[in-house]
Amino acid sequence: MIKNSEPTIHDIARELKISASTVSRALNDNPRISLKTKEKIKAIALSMGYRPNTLASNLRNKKSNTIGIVVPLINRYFFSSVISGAEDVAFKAGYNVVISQSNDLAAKEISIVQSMFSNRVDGLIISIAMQTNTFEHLKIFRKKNIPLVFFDRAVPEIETDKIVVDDFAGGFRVTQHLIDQGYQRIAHLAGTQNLMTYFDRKNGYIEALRKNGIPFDESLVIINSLTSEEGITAVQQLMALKNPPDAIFCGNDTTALSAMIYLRDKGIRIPLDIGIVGFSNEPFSKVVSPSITTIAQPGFQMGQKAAESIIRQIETKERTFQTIVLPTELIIRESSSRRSFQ
Amino acid sequence: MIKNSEPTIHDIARELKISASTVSRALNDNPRISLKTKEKIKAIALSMGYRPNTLASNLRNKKSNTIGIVVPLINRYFFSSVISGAEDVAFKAGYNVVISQSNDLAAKEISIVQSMFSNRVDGLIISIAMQTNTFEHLKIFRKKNIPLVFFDRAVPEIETDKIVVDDFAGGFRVTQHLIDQGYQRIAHLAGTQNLMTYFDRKNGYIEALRKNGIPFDESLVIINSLTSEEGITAVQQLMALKNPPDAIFCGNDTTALSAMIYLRDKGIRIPLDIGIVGFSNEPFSKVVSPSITTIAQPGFQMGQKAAESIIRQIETKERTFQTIVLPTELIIRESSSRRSFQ
DNA sequence: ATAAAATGCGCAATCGATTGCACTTTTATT
DNA sequence: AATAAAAGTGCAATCGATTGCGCATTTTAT
Repeated sequence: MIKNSEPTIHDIARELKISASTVSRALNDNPRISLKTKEKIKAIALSMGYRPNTLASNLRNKKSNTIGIVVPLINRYFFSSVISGAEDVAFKAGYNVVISQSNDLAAKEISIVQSMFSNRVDGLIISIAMQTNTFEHLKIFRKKNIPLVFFDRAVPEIETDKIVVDDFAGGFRVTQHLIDQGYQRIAHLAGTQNLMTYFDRKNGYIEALRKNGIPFDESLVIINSLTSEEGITAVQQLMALKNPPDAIFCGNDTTALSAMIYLRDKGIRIPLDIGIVGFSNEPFSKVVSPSITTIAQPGFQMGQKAAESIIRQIETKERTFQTIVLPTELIIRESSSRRSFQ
Repeated sequence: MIKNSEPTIHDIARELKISASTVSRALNDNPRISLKTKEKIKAIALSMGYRPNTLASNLRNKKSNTIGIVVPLINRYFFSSVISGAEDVAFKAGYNVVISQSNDLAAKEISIVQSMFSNRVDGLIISIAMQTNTFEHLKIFRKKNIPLVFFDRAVPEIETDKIVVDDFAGGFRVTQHLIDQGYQRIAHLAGTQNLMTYFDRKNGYIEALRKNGIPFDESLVIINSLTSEEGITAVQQLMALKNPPDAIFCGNDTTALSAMIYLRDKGIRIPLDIGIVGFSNEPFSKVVSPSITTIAQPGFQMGQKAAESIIRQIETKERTFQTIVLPTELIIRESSSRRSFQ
């Protein structure tokens, strides 16, 4: 920060031979200050290039007007959509938004969250990192009654507002769709099971198998970090089985894409030999060939709901919480449309 | 922010019957405080759940240890890569990073930049919005000697560190490549010409035509916002020409993709009938069919350089500036490889 | 003309952390 | 033992904005 002196309200006060409190009140449109005085003050402030020091006012007010958003990865389309939705609502309500990314690392998340606390954010909107399995750094928000909202990846043991997607129904519908397409051995690439999102998707998958009288086979479920690389490793493992799957329900579009590329390079036809379904509807899923069947999550809307919830917590003292479950949409494309080929 | 009382250094001081200044010094490992006193203080702080109020210390120190990053759009892979690179360097150097997006709107950018100023960021890293054509909100940073670094989209009239990509060379190489592939009427979808990035790419394109003795035809250059929708509109316009192009150099991969989809749906063969080249190497460009020839920009590295520059400005009083030009890489894929087909 | 109400403004304290300088205690040197 | 130096700590001011309460002046009502 600049070490030269920045004009303060005291400089304005001195110029007009009035008190600093009058300057402050005028700049904040306090009705107790006359219009004449106010306009003189604002004119001097403008000509001096005065800029309020938000640090000072925030310290005095014990309120920063700032909402923190922590996402696992900024470059994931879903998370950037949530950010845009949240930011839209927050900005319109007069809040600043500061965004940080945890890179899906627990330690980074802890550091970020503590920094946001120290900077006295008015509230925190967070989707936890994949590696996070202890929550003291978040429990402190609840303990000190600081507004906290989880989105997508929530923490069951912390009671607060949660905006989630119906992952169970998503997993169920994907699996049902694959069954309807005549696939008989459906594998599932699941993310880490300490995240409810991946746990619920898997449970939906298992329930759909059960409902259709298909026995659940443990070897058809692979749990990993859902990166491109691990997607390939998982597919290799599945195809090496004595009885390989004829469909794969991937936990995200990234692994669906890399699975598809790998299989296509092996001469396996999609969707004839193997059906592929992803999750999250990344923009590329519509345009690759074959286009990927996926579950669309309403990212922007989720962000909006999260911002509305956090603002409600901030502006009211209400401490009744709700979990908002947003519906998912199954988007059927080429990668799983085997019956359309026959 | 919580209205219940949060422990302060005064609470710790009172508990140990010492002064608050000793508490502050102990918590900051000041050598003037004995180890015995320090450990007693830290133990009480821990048991009280004391958290420093960064607002207060930042106000006192006139230093926030925070770097602001403003990008046009978070969900653009290039920008999120830059953020990751910058954040990596900044985090390791002990700086907090706050990120905001302008949504490519001038007014939003002004509001964000002013808010960052009021929050007394130690420095600002920014890529300006497409609509930005006046720069008073940024000139104030130079005027007050607050560290400022432009990346990708720089402002020529503001003298400071700039980390840019060699857009001229990028445009030139794309065009040369298309010429080498035997394309003879090359169109260019250019972004707004008040951004140097798009201006330079167009100039590179024009220079390559000139070098190869191909006359420049104004009707083959379309200037728009480079959205998917405007990409389609532009391609419609080009194909309606009396003498339509046989190649299109698009200002980004997004318009390249939408142009390609549109043309494919019209039965036009890529790259046989028309070659397509994008810019920015979005992740999808490798996997779509046909894969898109594009220019790769080193986003992560750019972010790292930007962070190194801003930190140098912050930590030294040095005010000699440089423009770092990072090379681009032409990545030849299917969409422009006509000779490979013959 | 007088009293009451409204308007406009200033003083001083607050917010929570940091730090210069002075003072006291402890340790080292003569 | 006396003196000087080093170590350890506290007081008070600072940072810049906000605001409760009191006071003075102006306006309105009687």
